[in-house]
Amino acid sequence: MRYSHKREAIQEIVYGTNSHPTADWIFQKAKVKIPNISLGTVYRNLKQLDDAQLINTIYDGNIARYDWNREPHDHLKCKICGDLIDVQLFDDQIRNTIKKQYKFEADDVLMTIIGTCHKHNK
Amino acid sequence: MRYSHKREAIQEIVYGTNSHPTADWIFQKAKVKIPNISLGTVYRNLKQLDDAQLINTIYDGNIARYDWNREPHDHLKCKICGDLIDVQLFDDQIRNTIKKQYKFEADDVLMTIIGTCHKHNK
DNA sequence: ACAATAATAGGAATTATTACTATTTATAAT
DNA sequence: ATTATAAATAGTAATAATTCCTATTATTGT
Repeated sequence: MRYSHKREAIQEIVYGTNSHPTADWIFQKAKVKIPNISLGTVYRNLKQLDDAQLINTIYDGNIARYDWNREPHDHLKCKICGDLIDVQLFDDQIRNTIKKQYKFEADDVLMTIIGTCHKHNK
Repeated sequence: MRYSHKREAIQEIVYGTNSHPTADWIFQKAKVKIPNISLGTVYRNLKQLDDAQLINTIYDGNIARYDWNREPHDHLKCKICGDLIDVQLFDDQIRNTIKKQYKFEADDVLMTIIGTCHKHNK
């Protein structure tokens, strides 16, 4: 993967937030620094960064979000404000137990808890 | 929700398969019985059935799939053939513990294990 | 049977994403 | 430093999944 100024900028944007941004959010941020960047470039580079294991892609309903956090972790999704919150629900040992429980070569455990976050307490 | 012949047919199709079908798959099946049904009708009714808790919507990457199984359960997703397999990874007690672990009013736990199913053994 | 209104077909619109192509850019070899 | 190469890009078209819109049709309470 050859160096590219734009890919570096895209990576910095993803690494600079905990908000699990969408491609379009990243595109808007990138345009501030690089006005002529195109959305296709954002998508292409996000895919390359994911392939290179430099970021993670998570699917939130039917929209892709991107996460700098490559440690195994889970998400709390607030059904009111849509926020995704990182949590570590299981330690690695429990994750491995899950992986061995079925006749299935497991690579990854994806878990999302749907509910209401503390910002919306009565 | 007023009775409709088409909604009933759509519900029967979802209830008649374990394949977690997509809206388009359901549309193709429905057309055999009701040639003039439209895709919009399929989407609208799937949404109504979901709202009425008669079916579940699950997101597989960025495509919606529909499931008659409303019991809490998890999915194994094969990265080779794309199959989704129902499994019960945790009993309700453990699910409830998970829900209470964070300052978060949890409604539902969604878990998908990504990997390779038994059909692809060397 | 009739009125009220939910449901529908058919197509247009929207949203997220990928594909295409001529041009630009990084970089390795000269 | 110059040049050749192939990767990266902008801009736009295309695609896929889904939602929206409107005139018509069907269900149901009276």
